[in-house]
Amino acid sequence: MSRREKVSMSVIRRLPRYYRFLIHLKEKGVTRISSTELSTKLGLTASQIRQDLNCFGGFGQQGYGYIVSQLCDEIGNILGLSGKYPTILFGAGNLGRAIGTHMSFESEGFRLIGIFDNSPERIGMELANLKVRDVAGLEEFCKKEKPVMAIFCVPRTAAGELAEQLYNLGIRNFWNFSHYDLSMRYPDAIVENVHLNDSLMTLCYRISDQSAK
Amino acid sequence: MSRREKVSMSVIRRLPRYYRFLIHLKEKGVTRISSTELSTKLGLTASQIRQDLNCFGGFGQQGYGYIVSQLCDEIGNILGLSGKYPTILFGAGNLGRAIGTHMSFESEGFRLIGIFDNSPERIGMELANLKVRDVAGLEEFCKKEKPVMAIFCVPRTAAGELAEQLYNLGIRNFWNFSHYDLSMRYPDAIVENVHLNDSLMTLCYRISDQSAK
DNA sequence: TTCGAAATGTTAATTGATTGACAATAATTG
DNA sequence: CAATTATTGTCAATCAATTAACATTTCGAA
Repeated sequence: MSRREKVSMSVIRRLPRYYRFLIHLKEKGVTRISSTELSTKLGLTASQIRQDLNCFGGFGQQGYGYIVSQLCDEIGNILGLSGKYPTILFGAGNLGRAIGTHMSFESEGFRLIGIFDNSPERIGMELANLKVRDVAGLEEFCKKEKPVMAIFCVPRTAAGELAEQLYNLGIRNFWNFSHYDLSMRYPDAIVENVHLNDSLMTLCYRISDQSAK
Repeated sequence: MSRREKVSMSVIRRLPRYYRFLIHLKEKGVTRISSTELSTKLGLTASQIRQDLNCFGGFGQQGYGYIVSQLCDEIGNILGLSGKYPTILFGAGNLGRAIGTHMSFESEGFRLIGIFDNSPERIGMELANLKVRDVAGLEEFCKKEKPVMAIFCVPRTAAGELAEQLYNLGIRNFWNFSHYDLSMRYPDAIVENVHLNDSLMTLCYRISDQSAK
């Protein structure tokens, strides 16, 4: 593995899609696939797929194609899905509950070990096989359990203070659903933003733009 | 307005960010801002911001900058946020409930007019000031209320059939949280995907990659 | 009212991403 | 076992996006 120098974000963002599709193929019992076939199924060019995969190594066989199960495993490895990063979730409101219960963290490289909130009526609540904890006990918890990733499902107003506290406790990885701008404040942090509002506005633009024609 | 020929997705995806930040400035009482100042606050280059804005028109004044409230309104208009597209949501599970209650559709160009599910224990449930309806009544509802956008918070297995039904009922705009690939099947549809699993895997890659160094 | 500073809009240069082309190679067929 | 076909890996060419440069305009101060 690892001819990788610096793989571009564009490539990385396509990997999960390849992975998902390969899992799907494996389940269907397909054992072999070519870049051309992949390209038609995924709506990409064969060239792009080969180029993408070759950022990480030559997984195919010339004249033959790719072996589904092998390629699938390779991509899973590249994505690091077997590492179980201990993770804590903040905010047990609607969004936090959805994320906590809806996501299969275990199969995507993470392990949810704690959920925190500061509202009395949520603390103690059962969620994703965990009891929602009081943020007051955060420091103690972190020193003991050593989480490395934090999920932000809190309002923007709460995010700033929380981010600082977590940063000071050594956490550098964030899955951020709030509109608080973590990457500006902590340049050495790894931040993946999910801005649902932005996504919706983008859609709104495209609909408006389409109907303007 | 509208020197726009074909604005690239890269630009469009930055617009909501500009918009949010301008709202924020407006609330703070800032009346005027330069591209340079915007660029440092948002972590972009001033050049890019000017280039982006000039896809839509010259909103600034040379030697002076941009008037916050005016620019904010302009971008809101470009995004089409004042249009209230009637929207229906599918799936009243954890994710559907979160999206239904958490999002402020009204300020982002949409109006949620119906929520559908097919599970008896969810039908009738109150959610976002609406009663969850049985999917069985979908056709009738659509003929009467004429929704133009559908939100997919259903499992992949349910998405295919539903998509076909909605497409036949004339719906062409989708906010898709499922892993069903709408854009492959319906090339004339406008689809905005939110793939939370992919987002999480991407983050996993970056964490693994970082710690490999 | 004139001058200098500041900042835009726009064109050019650069960098990055995608696509195309093809030689090299492996599997398969006759 | 040789010939044919399929398909990769990779290099080159194209296309797209970002950054840099600068002429032009406006504001504000002297």
